[in-house]
Amino acid sequence: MIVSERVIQRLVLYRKILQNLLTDGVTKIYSHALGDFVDSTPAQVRRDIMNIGYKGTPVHGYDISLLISSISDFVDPTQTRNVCIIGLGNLGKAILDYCHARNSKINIIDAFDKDPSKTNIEINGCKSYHINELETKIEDDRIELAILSVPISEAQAIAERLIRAGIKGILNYSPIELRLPEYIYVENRDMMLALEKVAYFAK
Amino acid sequence: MIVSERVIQRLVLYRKILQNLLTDGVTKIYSHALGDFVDSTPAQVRRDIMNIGYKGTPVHGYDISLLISSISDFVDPTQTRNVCIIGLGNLGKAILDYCHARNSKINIIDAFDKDPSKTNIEINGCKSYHINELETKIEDDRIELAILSVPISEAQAIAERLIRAGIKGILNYSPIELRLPEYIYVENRDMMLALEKVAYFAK
DNA sequence: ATTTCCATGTGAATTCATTAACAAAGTTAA
DNA sequence: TTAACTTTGTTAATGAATTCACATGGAAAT
Ligand SMILES: NC(=O)c1ccc[n+]([C@@H]2O[C@H](COP(=O)([O-])OP(=O)(O)OC[C@H]3O[C@@H](n4cnc5c(N)ncnc54)[C@H](O)[C@@H]3O)[C@@H](O)[C@H]2O)c1
Ligand SMILES: NC(=O)c1ccc[n+]([C@@H]2O[C@H](COP(=O)([O-])OP(=O)(O)OC[C@H]3O[C@@H](n4cnc5c(N)ncnc54)[C@H](O)[C@@H]3O)[C@@H](O)[C@H]2O)c1
Repeated sequence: MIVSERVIQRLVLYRKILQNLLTDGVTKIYSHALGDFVDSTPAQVRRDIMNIGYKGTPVHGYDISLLISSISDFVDPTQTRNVCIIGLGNLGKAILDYCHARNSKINIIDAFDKDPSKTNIEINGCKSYHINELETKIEDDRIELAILSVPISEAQAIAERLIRAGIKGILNYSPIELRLPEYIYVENRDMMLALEKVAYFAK
Repeated sequence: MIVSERVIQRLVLYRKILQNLLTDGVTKIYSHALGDFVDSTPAQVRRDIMNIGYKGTPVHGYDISLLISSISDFVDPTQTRNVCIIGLGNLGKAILDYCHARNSKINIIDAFDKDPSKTNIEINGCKSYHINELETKIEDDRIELAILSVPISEAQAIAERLIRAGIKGILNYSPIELRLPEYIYVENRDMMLALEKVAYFAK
């Protein structure tokens, strides 16, 4: 089954909510309750879940831990994927703090910075190296994805190095549109754009 | 003219790109060139621009600075909107560093933290206060929007205080689904979900 | 037992978003 | 001047996403 970007986004969101519910001891959920969490409809939830092949039971709804497994089977890579982060400023550190062990298939294992005071340290199981070592570490550690949180002025050049080193996808926090071959998957995150959207829609 | 969330997101993205082009000295652009920047089509760009009423000229395309003005007239609030940020950890600091003066209509003017070592300082024109002062400052400074970057455990309670204090929209970075009245506009940003999406689509 | 609930799965209908297509009009070149 | 380009604005056509609506079947209640 092939699904759209939208559906994937919702599925990973459902999973996060379901994981939280499970740790709170909730074991079953109905489509309308899950819909409420994400301001969506029961029909939307049921259709999304239909995509991944999992089936709930009428009256009892969905078994949360089975549903989490089904979503994971569907959205997670079969082998683990290694990730690196470039730029250990405030943003990079916040990301590293946050990301340890949220998803066992996606591991941020290496960090890079040009500032020697930020290299050769370990944060949450992620080791930091000088940016000079970028290419060799990416190859040695079989890194496929990168998070970019360097200053704008550096972003394009670093992104090109990443691609040449074999990176397949980039989560980009530098507020610049990277010019890269279109077979590279790039997801841009710009806080200011998000805030502008909130400002437009709030009230 | 009433437009969808999608269109607003693209418009603010166009504006950001156009602003960058303008500072690089570019003054005109065609729909296909703008489309290339965002991996979209000329038809999509033209339709989006149609929504806001601006008209380009055949052969010459769009005048960048006029187009920026038109987008701004359309998406920006008429009066400036004041924003506060709660939680001055790594993430909060990164956001403040980044956000100064990107949009003159949206000003992050107050920050709050419970840690006294982070209060009564000024970062980029934004003053920080103890969280105890939240309600009074929001009222005095006419703050309407909030950015939430506190630990998960605190997020729901703080969000409720924000609503009671009159906040209309929240940009939420705590990885929790806030339970708030539906007339409050909430935009959630979760890095891990974004990374999961990249992992799914990259190659 | 039988009836009454409810919630699911899914095909059909609908709504919404994107793309195609083309007339209109400015520009350039001959 | 006229013809050939080029790019816009916009309507119509297509395509995608969401919602509706209902048959199905398990559980609880009578
Ligand atoms: N998208 C968003 O929502 C968002 C939010 C905040 C910040 N940002 C952006 O993220 C980037 C980082 O923000 P920050 O607050 O962490 O900045 P920062 O200045 O604190 O950190 C940048 C880090 O990158 C390192 N660096 C610089 N050049 C480098 C290079 N060539 N190779 C390797 N490392 C290099 C620096 O040593 C520093 O540690 C900035 O571009 C900022 O604008 C984006
Ligand atoms: N969504 C994302 O992409 C993303 C990325 C990184 C971090 N995060 C999340 O953002 C939050 C903050 O991350 P961080 O790295 O800055 O953490 P941090 O621990 O460095 O900072 C949290 C700050 O909040 C303050 N705080 C705690 N309780 C408070 C309260 N009741 N009132 C006011 N201030 C209070 C603390 O003093 C601290 O300064 C965390 O929940 C983290 O999980 C989200």
